[in-house]
Amino acid sequence: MKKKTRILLCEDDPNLGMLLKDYLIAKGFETELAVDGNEGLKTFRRSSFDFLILDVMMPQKDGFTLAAEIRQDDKHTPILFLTAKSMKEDTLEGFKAGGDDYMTKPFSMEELLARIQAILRRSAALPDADEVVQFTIGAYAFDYQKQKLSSPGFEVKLTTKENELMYLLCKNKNGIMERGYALKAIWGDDNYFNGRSMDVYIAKLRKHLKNDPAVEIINIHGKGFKLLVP
Amino acid sequence: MKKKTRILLCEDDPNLGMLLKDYLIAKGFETELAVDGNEGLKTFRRSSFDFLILDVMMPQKDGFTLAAEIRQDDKHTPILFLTAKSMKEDTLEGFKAGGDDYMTKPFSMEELLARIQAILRRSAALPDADEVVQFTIGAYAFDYQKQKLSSPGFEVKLTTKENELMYLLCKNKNGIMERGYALKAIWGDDNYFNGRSMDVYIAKLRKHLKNDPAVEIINIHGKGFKLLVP
DNA sequence: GCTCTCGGTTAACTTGATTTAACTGCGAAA
DNA sequence: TTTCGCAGTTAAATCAAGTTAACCGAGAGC
Repeated sequence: MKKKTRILLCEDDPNLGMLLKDYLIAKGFETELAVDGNEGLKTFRRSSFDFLILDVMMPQKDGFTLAAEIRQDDKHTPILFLTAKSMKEDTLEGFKAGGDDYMTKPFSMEELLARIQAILRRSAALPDADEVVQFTIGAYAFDYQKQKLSSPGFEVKLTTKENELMYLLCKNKNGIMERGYALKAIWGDDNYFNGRSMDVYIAKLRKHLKNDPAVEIINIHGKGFKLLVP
Repeated sequence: MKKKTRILLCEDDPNLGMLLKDYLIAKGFETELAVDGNEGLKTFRRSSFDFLILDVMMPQKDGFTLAAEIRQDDKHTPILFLTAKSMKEDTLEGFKAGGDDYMTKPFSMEELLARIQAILRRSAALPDADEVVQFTIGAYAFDYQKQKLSSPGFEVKLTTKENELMYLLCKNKNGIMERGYALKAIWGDDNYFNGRSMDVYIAKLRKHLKNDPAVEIINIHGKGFKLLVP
């Protein structure tokens, strides 16, 4: 049985807090509710979470301050801020850094759920930019963090999209990397144009990989791609 | 113990003024209240502050004029304007440059607090000029306080902008330093020209860093830059 | 005051990454 | 074997980043 995703919800309004908590639990998340920033920090340190939802306006300690403190220990757990709509767009922009996102009140619970799932999907499918991940693919070495693909006497710098696509292929090497999954993970949305775009990148990777004839990316019609490696 | 953040509040309505002052003090800020623009300027010159809150509509001297005068001596202390909601959006836009922001009355004190925190956090992205901060980057040593970058048999003095940019890159080494974040932290505003300016500085840093081929600044299209270090 | 230098910005232009679009061909199912 | 949707290719369009040089203003030194 799969482990449930743990969410820390930090919201001072008890009505909204309980409402959201119950909703998230009903949707299959393990959810803990903290009523202010200080309690939030304690709860965060006491346990471990996969996702944080922080209200920006809270007594004692606001959401931004809390986030900054949390980020000292933990660089990666995605944070979603809940803000009043009165806040200016660009004041908030700064807080979208590093996988964080924000949502202006009021919002529907469905919106919230959709946002959580989108963020989780992306952060689960692709490693963080500073994570060291390496693969050996036939005569090639692939370094995700450095965005480089090399074989004896050869090296290319991969673009972001090439890099992410290469990663997904490697993760599923000799197995199927599904089209829809990759499109959602990399482009965020599975549609005609993104599909065409992905094909363009598959072509680029094939070109990069043509040094070693034993390595190839084959298509599984209607399913996705398979990176064949010896 | 950490020094308290000092706020200068300039507001002619005595009721609102005292209310805000008490609230800010309760939230742990050292706060001084000035009742008009002239007094505000005097107070500003007499002491030193980390944050300014200026009412736009004041007798004697309005907030914008005051801000302009203050900006002659001081380029960086963030300013938050309090404005009547009747004011045109686009009149205000002009005053958002350089880390400044505005808030339309009426607002809740929680909102005000959240906004202050948000702005302070952004302006806190860079250490103080006298703080000792050092990084080792491959064969290089970078000293933020001395504004120097050195490698065996080599040393350059960095300009302020180079120095700040280098700091942000180092702080996120092997991870993404986001464009928008850096632009707001260093230039105070994310716009086309500042973006171009930043690119110029990235180029300068790349030149400085070309001694050690293992160190490089790569671009993450649409996101920012990554300082790759072994 | 005048001029020089320096840090920084602006502007125009080049290069690169990504998307869009149109067109081609293959493969699976009827 | 025809048909249709998926995949592959290519080129153009778009937008982001990189380069270079001119420009500008402030402070240093005359």
